[in-house]
Amino acid sequence: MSSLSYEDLLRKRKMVMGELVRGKETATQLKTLLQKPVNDHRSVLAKELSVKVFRSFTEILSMLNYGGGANKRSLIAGGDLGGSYCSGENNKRPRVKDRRGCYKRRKTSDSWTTISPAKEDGCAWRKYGQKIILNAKYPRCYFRCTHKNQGCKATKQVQKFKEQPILYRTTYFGHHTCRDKLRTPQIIIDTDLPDSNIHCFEEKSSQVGGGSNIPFETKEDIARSDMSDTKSSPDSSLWHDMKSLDPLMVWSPKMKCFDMEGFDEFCDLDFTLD
DNA sequence: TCAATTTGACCGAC
DNA sequence: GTCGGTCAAATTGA
Repeated sequence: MSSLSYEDLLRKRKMVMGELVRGKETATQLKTLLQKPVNDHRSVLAKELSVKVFRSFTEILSMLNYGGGANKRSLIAGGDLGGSYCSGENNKRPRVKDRRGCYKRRKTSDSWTTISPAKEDGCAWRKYGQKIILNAKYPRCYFRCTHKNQGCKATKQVQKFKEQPILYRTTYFGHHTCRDKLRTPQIIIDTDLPDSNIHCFEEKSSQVGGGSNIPFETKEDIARSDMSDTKSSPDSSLWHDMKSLDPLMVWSPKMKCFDMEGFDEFCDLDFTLD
């Protein structure tokens, strides 16, 4: 456990706030830019700005990480995924052919949720179940890592939105421990930064509570924001660029990301995608 | 033939 | 008793 002094916390808070302000300013510039007519120069500039925004929040994540993966659980609702499967030492009944139901329901765990128009996230998953969920229009699908036989315990649940069926809500549990977790490398190279800032986002996200849920906009910002921007002038090329920057994050034209606490409020928001 | 998916059953948590 | 997470047999498809 790390113990930061009050002064350390204040200093860290100041740094985070500074970086947040910087990120917001860049995002504002980006928003202004997107309101201008499309041309090559604008696209280049927009890319640069989006990278800056991304960098800002990566910095914030690094700051919040309090200096090491050992502390990552301090940033999330604690708990463990380990109990999800039947452990060998808890065999009250003899091992029989039918071991169905040999599990424990997941309570709290190392989990995070994303919303995306795509089901794919670059990882190899195998579907192992599907359930009709109460009051849900669409069934929930259950996936586990293809490399479970290598001891990888990563799982995820995917469910379509009731109101926005083109969007999928994906909840991840646990992290990939298999080396071959991605079909294609998901590496972001920021040429403006020193070598140490070559980001493999999956790795980064693992450091910060497993969450890649960086609040690009606060809930209040989202609520205040003018949704008509996205409706009237979606920049599909930029959207594609940003999405390709980090397919593991929550990217949507309006909602770049969200945190889980605001999830239900997010679900109630009326946002429209093209 | 084998890997992936589907689907009904099982059972712990609530 | 209900719901949700998982198992595993059956099915499908490459």
